[in-house]
Amino acid sequence: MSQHDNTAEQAIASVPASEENNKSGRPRSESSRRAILDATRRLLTHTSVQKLSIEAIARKAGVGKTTIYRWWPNKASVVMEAVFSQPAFQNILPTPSNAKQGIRIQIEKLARQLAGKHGRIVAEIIGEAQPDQEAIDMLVKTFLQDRYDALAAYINGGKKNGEFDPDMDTDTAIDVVLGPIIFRIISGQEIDDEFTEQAINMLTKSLSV
Amino acid sequence: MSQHDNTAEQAIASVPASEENNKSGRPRSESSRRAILDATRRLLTHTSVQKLSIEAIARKAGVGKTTIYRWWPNKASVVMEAVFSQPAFQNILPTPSNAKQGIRIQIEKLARQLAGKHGRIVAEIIGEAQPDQEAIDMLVKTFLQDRYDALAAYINGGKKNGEFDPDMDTDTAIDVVLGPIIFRIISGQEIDDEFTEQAINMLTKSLSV
Amino acid sequence: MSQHDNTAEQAIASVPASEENNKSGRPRSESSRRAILDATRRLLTHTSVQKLSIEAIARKAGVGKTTIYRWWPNKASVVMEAVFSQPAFQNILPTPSNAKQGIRIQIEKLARQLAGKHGRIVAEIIGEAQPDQEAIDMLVKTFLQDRYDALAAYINGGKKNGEFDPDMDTDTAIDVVLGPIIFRIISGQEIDDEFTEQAINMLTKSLSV
Amino acid sequence: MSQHDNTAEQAIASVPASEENNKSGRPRSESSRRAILDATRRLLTHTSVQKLSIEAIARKAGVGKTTIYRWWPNKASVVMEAVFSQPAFQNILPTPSNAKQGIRIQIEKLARQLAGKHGRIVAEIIGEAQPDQEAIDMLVKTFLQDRYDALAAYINGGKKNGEFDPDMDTDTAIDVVLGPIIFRIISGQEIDDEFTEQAINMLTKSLSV
DNA sequence: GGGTAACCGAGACGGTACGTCTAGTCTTTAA
DNA sequence: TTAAAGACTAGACGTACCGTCTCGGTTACCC
Repeated sequence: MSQHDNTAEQAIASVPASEENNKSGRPRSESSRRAILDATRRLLTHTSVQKLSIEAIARKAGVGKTTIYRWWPNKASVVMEAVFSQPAFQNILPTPSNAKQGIRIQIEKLARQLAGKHGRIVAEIIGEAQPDQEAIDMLVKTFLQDRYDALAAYINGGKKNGEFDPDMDTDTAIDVVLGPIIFRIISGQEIDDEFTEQAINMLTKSLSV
Repeated sequence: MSQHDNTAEQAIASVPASEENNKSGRPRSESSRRAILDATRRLLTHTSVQKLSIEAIARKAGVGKTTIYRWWPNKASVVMEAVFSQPAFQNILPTPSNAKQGIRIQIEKLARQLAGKHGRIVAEIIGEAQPDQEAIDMLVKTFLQDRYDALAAYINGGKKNGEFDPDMDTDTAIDVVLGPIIFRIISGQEIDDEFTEQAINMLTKSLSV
Repeated sequence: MSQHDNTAEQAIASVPASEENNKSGRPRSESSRRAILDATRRLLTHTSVQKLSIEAIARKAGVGKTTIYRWWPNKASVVMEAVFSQPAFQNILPTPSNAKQGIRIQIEKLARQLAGKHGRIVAEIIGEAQPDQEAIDMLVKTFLQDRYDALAAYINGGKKNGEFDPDMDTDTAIDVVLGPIIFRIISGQEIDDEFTEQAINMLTKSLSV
Repeated sequence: MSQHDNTAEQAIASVPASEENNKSGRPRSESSRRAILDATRRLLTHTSVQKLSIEAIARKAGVGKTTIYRWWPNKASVVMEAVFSQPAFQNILPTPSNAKQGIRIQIEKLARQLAGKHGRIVAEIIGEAQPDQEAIDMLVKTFLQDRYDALAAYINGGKKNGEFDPDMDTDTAIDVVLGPIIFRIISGQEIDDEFTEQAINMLTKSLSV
């Protein structure tokens, strides 16, 4: 499990940890990096992702704009790293259990992550990424991929052990499971326990033989 | 049923047709209105919703910026009216049939509307609306509501005639049905027939008793 | 004589007074124009032309940067209009007198204008204009041309009435007369009465038959 | 006379050749120094002094910015050393002859040096130095001083042997002689033989008794 | 048919942010 | 110790839009 720690940070950071030595010149400032991400998180409590500006982040972080542009290609990347590297967004990984139970746990976890103000921010990140395929890819990589992988494991497990319909396309099934949760926040509604419970029931039914 | 004609246009236009008389002063220019919507549509074939600017629309339409601001509160409104008032986005309405068949028809219609470049534009409209609850409400009103209504009719019908689980919450069920389609375009994937067919099968299963 | 009033302002202003009517759209703000020139003058008492920035002018004048860029092509133009439209830089014009006396008066006037801090600023304007032929042309038009014209009148007069060498090229003669004064400030020296007096003696001698 | 060789280089370089030994640590890299001056000269054929940046020089020379800042206080110094250390700018020194002839030779030489693109560069150097008295001083030291000295020798000689007016202030006389040539390039005009010839005639006349 | 009122286009206004560039400094490793 | 590399804070550049405003004009209705 340890190999998945800090997944988001590593996926976004442009200088992978494994190569960061054996370079000449002044090394990247860890304190600036942290200041930028902290400032971003703090600003996001007051403004939307769209109204957040690189200039404001730089100002708040006490950092030159160039430093941000040197390490992140655009605003979306900074925001994704700032938001998704938070502990609350670390994904839980598949644990040995029956498939239906696993799906339930994954959905509940995601629903909990997207309830409240985090949901708003994620919705705005998704919105911000729309016009740019690269940004969408990064969104998938830093946020959705782990959920995809975990769900795929459970779905494939269920298809093998007879819990789920073996003719079902796994990728489609994942979209069917994730879609309603994401759509809920995208369409401006709250995610509450009642919705979550009902949706889990329907979705597990949809997967069954 | 005729009361649904031109829903999008009427829902967005700030001066309802029924009140546009009995006013003094020069009346709103219909030709300007059309020029603005046409310019918006044409510009959207080349740029994203986010990069589209009110200034560019005004320039292209040969219209003063004030004229746009007078009739639409923001860019999202203009774009929604321009896009959703197109014939391709007029919704089909429930026709008497069994519930499962109705659901299938609705999903197929939506999938067809969102395949290709229209899907990209709708995804960008959804993204653009995220930071503003009012914009999300307008999005629901001009685009989603008709689909909600149609689906609600079928789902409630199915619950009554024994096709669908009567304990199921209709609103949740609608989100479960629409979610995967919308999520598909939001996450940067294409909507093809295979996905649609598979999803319909899963979703009708999820609704069943 | 009246046709020479406010020469500098008219030469620089991009919208000649004679055409400023019969235009559509909001008219140019006279108060902004004045605020920009005032701010420029005030900032020049503290910083050099080179360190002066358009942003600082805009900030100080309470004006958008665009407003400056709309009416002046570059920093040099703003500075020239701000400096040379001051009353102290209005040129004296040829008055009927003998040629030698006229030359003396012109040189004395210029020396007085360039003594003290005005000399520093003019030197910096000249320096700022060097890399750009257009800027040099504007410098000539807004500052030097009047001096050229006045000197030309006296020199040509002197050539006719026998005071000056008739074989002398007038343009060259003007450069010989103006050069030492300008060079004095360019080379970082002060212009004092002793220098002026000596130079006048030498230069009138150089013009004589 | 040999003590004047390479005057410009010695005057600008902060570590005189005579002391560069008897130091501990890694010695100054002669190849870097040359690379910097070469890069500067090459860049000046394409861009103006003002648009030339330390960064561009460092990049072109394959050198760290720090290396430039360690040895030259500012851009003007680098440019002056790069330009004025070229053979074409080595000054000719007074040779025994009559004073008027000496003045003529000095002016002709200077005029030749400032004709063509060298004149543009020198004008830009002068411009660049304006806002900074230290830079002006350095300009005088590396470029003008030799001309001052040579002219002073001839003028003082002429005052003694009766060719020139003995009451004339030598410093003022030098400014009167140099001013027109420098002013000519500063005001964006070309220096051609006709101008030079006419100016020499006028200026020698101005010096005479 | 003259007034009044709201519309229209044009375009200037004060602002904010963009992404790039450079300044001059600082911090590391290699020579 | 100096060199080289390159990251750092700082801040100006010139451009694009925002949403507002101020013009001169136009088109309806109402008295």
